[in-house]
Amino acid sequence: MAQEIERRLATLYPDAHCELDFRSPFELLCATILSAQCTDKRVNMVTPDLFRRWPSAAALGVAAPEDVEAVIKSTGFFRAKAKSLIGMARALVASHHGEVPADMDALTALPGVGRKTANVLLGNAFLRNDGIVVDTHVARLTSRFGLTSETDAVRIEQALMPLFARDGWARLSHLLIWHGRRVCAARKPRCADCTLADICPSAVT
DNA sequence: ATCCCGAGGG
DNA sequence: CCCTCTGGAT
Repeated sequence: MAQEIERRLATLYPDAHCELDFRSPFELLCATILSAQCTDKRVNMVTPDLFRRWPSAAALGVAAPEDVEAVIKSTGFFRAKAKSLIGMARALVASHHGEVPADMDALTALPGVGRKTANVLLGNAFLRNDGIVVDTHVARLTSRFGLTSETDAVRIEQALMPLFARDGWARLSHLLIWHGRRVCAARKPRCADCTLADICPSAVT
């Protein structure tokens, strides 16, 4: 079942990819922190300004919080995100010579960085295959399919990993996210247009 | 009104 | 387990 889902979505979205703009692991880390409860398009509208003013962890770590808040304001949660960005940058300088570590434990140890953000970094900036990105879209889609019954994102990921091929979890994540956004929407799921409707227990037509 | 590619804190 | 943080889109 799971592999059939992946096969069909891979056909439907042959060019699924990370929609955050970034030129380095540091930029993707910042952009991913900003992406919480916010669309990627809006994140991409503020990151050029953010990275022009503070192009490195060393620069961002000594930024004035109010200045960072002003730049990222439209992404929502701007106070908490500015605090996370600056704290994260300081931790990079203090513990990793200002570089972003390509390591799950080191990433999640950074303030403001959880498992979801770490998986995005590892899969998209470092081309590693540590886990599946579980966001609200993935949780909703897999729940509707009956693949997962958990609510905790980490447990959903653990339930999903054995169901899919071990390689290409980053690509799988994007397939699930794209379909979750475009078709298996939270509010108005477009089951009539869904390539998975015939094998989905929650499909409504 | 409800949701958006979350994480930290109580 | 709950709550909070926040603006924008639909």
